[in-house]
Amino acid sequence: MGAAAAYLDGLNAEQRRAVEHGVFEGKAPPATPLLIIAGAGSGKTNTLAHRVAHLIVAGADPRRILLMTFSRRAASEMTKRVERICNRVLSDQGGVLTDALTWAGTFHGIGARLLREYAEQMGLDPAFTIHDREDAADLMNLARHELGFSKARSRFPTKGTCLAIYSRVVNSTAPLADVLSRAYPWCAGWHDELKQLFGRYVEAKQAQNVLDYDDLLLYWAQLVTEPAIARDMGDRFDHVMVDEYQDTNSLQASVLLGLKPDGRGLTVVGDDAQSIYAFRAATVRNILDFPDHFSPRAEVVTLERNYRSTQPILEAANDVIGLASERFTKNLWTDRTSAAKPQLVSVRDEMDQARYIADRVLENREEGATLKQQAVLFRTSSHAGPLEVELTRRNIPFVKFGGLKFLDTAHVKDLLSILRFAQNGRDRIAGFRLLQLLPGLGPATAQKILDRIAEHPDPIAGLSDVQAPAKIGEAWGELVAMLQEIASGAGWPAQIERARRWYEPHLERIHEDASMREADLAQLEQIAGGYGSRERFLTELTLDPPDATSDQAGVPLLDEDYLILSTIHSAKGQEWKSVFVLNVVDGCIPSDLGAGQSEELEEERRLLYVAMTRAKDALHLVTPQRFFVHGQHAKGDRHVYAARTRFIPRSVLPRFEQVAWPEAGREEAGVGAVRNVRIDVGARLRGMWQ
DNA sequence: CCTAATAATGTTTTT
DNA sequence: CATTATTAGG
Repeated sequence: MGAAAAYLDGLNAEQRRAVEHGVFEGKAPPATPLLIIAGAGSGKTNTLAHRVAHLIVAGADPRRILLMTFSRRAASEMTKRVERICNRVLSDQGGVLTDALTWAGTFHGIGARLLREYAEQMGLDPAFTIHDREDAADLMNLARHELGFSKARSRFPTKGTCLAIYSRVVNSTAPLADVLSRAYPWCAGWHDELKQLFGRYVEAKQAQNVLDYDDLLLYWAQLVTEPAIARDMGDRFDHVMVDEYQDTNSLQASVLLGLKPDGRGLTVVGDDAQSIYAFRAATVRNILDFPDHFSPRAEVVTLERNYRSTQPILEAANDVIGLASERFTKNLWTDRTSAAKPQLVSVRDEMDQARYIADRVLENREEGATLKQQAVLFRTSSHAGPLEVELTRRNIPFVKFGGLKFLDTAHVKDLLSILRFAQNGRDRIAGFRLLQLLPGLGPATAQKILDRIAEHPDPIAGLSDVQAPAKIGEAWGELVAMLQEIASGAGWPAQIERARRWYEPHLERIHEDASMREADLAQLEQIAGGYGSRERFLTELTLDPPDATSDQAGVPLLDEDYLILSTIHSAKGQEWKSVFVLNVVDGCIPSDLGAGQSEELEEERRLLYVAMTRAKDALHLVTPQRFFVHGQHAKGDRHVYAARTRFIPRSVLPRFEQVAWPEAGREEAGVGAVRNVRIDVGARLRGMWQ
């Protein structure tokens, strides 16, 4: 292969070792599994992409490579890179790899695909629909009501909390009592009720042929406990690779080990210092225990050279993470020297913080950095509020990642419920929502109708037998006709247009601002056209919702320039020339909610570390001194003082350049200069009429 | 049984 | 502030 491997020349020694591990043992997958510990900015994606490409060049069948990433975006990025490398090397055989990596995606996405294939073997109807977070919460709420836990005085946890607890129990494969005492101590008194509630919730899901996010992993994990099925499934893949392994939970680990019990052909990549998904039951133990899980032991390669950040930025980040109670073993280094230390900027309040950032962002753009090369990161979506206002005021386009999505808006959910109900007539959440769109049809009648058609082998067809209350009138017949037409499956994406036509009058009746919402639905229809079938559309949309929202009128076109606003979580794996971090104060980072127990505190520390290591050339940590609190005390807005985050104690301060903004004196100077200016307003006003 | 209006209450991050 | 349970009135 010698000469052909020239494309590996750009890699350093460790990266190369990771890429080449086991590839020369003929075409058989390497017997020893591989763990790549990849520090921030160490070229992880590039290394993994080269490994995949290298395998393919050596003769591996790309259709038999399973590549699991953390997000859909990461998967498509990886696929693109692999294809680029392969096309360069195999230019004479070009086109072979056009749709090569068919099995690249998230754990959940891959799970959904495999579950449909193996559905019948576990008594699951392959036409199942998938509940997103809110649907799942609604179903949980239904069960909560049925069991009478929602009565006034009881202070029973809300539907969202119940679901979060349930989810954590499932994903951590831990007993309910443990989860409660560890993560939800204030709900510990409800142990027995919760247990009962979850039982009811699971029954409801099964009766309705519906899976939630966790089920995609749970069913999959159950499937591979059956040796024959596990072997069959595992044999479909010669290589299994997992990115961001530090953020997988024990359920995902059991899926992986079920597929490849001896570790043959297994590669996992991650960085324990960037583990920030413990709230989702991710456990660092997965990555730490990986090597010894196999015999022979897994090969471990550590990537310590950072290609992203300048040395001062890296030194500051290293100091921050160096204070972690459980110290990580890497020592990141770089040869990108720079004189500029990261800045620790002190501003008066969130308003000034917003102005400071807007100023700096525009300044950077004057100096040649596009808006897209700059990002503002924050712990919680709502922290960006004042900044969004300021940016809008100044006409600076931006796109926000994380937080609310347009999928969560009422009108989009309404329209999707039509499609989902047509897809799966037993999905009560979808049906419940849809039926109540008709004026005069409330929860009680909706339940009754759903109960009636549930007995029918084909619930949607069964709608024909239902007599709605007289006051509903013609609307009932129209709804049924529309649903049955769509359910018959004729014409995709024409179906969505049909649904929209039916929905539009209702939209106008329900919402004041109908025209804006209609634009959203048109956009949804646009998106739908990109999918081959209704089922695919619904599945992909819930597993990978379009995650950017923009308050600007309409989403900026892709080729336009815009500033990136993102939660730190959503910033994972990305990098920008210039990075601003909002609210680097105690109470925000760490969030005052999670600051109680040390485990959670450590995660908050890693969160700051992740934010800092996104920066290539410039890093600004902004600390407002004052916060306005609106809530509780209705006597008017009060403000509260915040201190610099505890993760940057005095000992770490020398790593930063400390700045106050606005600069002292500058304000006075401005006012002073203005004092000398005189203007005859009266004369001008008179002049307007002459 | 539906709807609109009023009162109380609640811990972020995401597939 | 936003969501949600409760209640009054149709």
